[in-house]
Amino acid sequence: MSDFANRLIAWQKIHGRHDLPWQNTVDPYAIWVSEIMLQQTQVAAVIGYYSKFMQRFPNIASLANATQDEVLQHWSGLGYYSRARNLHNAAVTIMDEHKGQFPQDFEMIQTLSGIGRSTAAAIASFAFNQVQTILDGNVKRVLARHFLVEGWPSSPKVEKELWLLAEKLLPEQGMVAYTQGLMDLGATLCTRSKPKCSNCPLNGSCKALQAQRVHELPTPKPRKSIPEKHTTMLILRRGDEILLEKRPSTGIWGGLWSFPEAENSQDAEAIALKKFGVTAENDITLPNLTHVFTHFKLHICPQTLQVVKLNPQVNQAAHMWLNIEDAIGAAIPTPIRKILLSMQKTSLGY
DNA sequence: CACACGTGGGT
DNA sequence: TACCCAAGTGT
Repeated sequence: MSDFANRLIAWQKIHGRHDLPWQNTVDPYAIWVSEIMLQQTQVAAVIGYYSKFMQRFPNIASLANATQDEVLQHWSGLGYYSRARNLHNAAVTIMDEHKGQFPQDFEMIQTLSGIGRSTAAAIASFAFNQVQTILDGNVKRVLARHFLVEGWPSSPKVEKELWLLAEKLLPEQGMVAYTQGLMDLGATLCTRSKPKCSNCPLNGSCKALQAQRVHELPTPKPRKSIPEKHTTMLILRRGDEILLEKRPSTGIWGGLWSFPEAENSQDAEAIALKKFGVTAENDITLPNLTHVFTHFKLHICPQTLQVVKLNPQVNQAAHMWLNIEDAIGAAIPTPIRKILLSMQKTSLGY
């Protein structure tokens, strides 16, 4: 076994994390859910979601039998909602094609929607003790430093190199501690800023440390400026209820409930009349808000319209009227929740 | 291959 | 503040 693996495993057993909610189990379902939630998401953000999700969907069958809307409801606010849609789809696939048993074959695991090579390796090692390597942000940072690999680690060229490196380092035994150790090291010692190299079990062989270049690695992602977009959101109010509209299954906030949108505030009333057949009058103005995504910035102009007369021809499946409290508990994206919470605090909340 | 896909924490 | 980036995958 490589010295790298030996030192890492020994360190993990003493200094690693052992009490996260998804640890100390070999249930592939419990591990799978955690790995999906943790994709591009920090541990602290996941913990609360994980326990509620597992309570409501304790096994594959309960997840498969749920509606997508309820799954999204439990994902609301966590982001990257395709993860929830894929998780649900994969649960149905496991029920239909694998007799309800999570597959153990490494290639088969990767055919499930939402599970790529790294997530498959995490599940395979934690649940089935298989010798497969993960390659997440933590591992990329650790390897880029330890072996002084230059270039943005997620570029195809560098990533391929890192996969090969990671494979060579794999131990024959102790995969659970090894896999967990890779992530623990990256998350607690080999951090992006202020790495604690003096405590690192691998500091004797770290090339970046020897070259005094730890702070330069990994090479940051080349950044482009993000575009800005504008939208006007129609908040149709009828009594103590507001109208939510289901978004298309693809694109941003796919499958979630949001407010109907208009090009600009001048069109809002016309849209309300044309699209929903309602006569409405301007209501209290809510403050604008800006929501920043990874790839664009969205300026939202919320416009409340009090429904005077409703033509009940609105698409039933794609729309629903809810009071504010129920809407806050629905499968909605974060900015919509912020708007609803601000309404709840004012006279608009009833 | 480059980009879409969310949100919150750290600096 | 503005920017980086997290237990990545799908297209």
